[in-house]
Amino acid sequence: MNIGEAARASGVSAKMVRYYESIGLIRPAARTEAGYRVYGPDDVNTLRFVKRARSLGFSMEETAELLNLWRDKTRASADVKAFALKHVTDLERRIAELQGMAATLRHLAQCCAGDQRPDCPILDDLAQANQTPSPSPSSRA
Amino acid sequence: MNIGEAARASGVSAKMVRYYESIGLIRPAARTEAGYRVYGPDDVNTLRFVKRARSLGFSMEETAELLNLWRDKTRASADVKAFALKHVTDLERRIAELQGMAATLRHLAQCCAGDQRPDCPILDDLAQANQTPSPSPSSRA
DNA sequence: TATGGGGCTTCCCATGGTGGGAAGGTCAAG
DNA sequence: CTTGACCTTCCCACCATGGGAAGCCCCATA
Repeated sequence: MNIGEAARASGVSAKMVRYYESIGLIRPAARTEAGYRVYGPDDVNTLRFVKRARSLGFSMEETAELLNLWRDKTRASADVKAFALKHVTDLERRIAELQGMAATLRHLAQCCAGDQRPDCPILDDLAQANQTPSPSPSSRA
Repeated sequence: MNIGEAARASGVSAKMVRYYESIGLIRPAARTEAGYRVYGPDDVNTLRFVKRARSLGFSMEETAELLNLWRDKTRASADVKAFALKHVTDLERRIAELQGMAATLRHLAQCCAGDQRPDCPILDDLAQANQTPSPSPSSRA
């Protein structure tokens, strides 16, 4: 199987397949005499694994760790579970962060008349620190 | 005010202040004869504005847009509000994405015994496609 | 057998933001 | 005048991903 076919079969772009190989995430593919990379069904599976892990928000580094766990047939499922739950915690932190932003913005938007007048509490908040009423054009400096 | 002071006063690193200038997000600072950048209180305000916008998840491009709105004393608050709410929608999309990941992982983790045995539905899911039991070392190819 | 088109190879560049650091000029205090 | 802190520019790195160029390879069809 050529890299293109493997890419189509796995949903990972050929570009990324090469990249994953270059950073050592996946093992170097075998080559034809002409230098073409050759893939087998197991390689495609690995790529799919990577793709799925990425789509669940794992970083490259974490994905590598998951690959190690996957390949280590003697791992304890507890290790995998802990790893997954650590990531969930991570995701929750990021979610909370975004939710904080959204809440703030929603609040500000609610305070904004949203009409033709220029006065806007949203901008006022962004400028928070004593944004002078309209004095000088010195911010043009 | 030197760049270092402006950085401390605004909470934006000197490095980023120069970067913001270089990409045209903020206007080039005045210079001393020796070439040192000079900032005034209004510039610090602008930097704070940028910092706040960034902390609310606006991209550089969006932040530039907000700066334009801010500087345009004739803008309609409706425009600002719409802009903010568009961003909220964006944040909500990202939140939903992360929540989907977290939900999937929580579900998988729940299905995982989490003991000393190697069997793990989490890895099984990542490998989903007929991950062969233990047949060939061909993925080593 | 020649040719064309599509696939492969490597290599470089860009993104978005941020930080690190080197090499050299400047300024203020002692 | 020296020293140390600060400034300047410039390059490099990260994390993933995509774009594209230059050149080689393979296959099918004429």
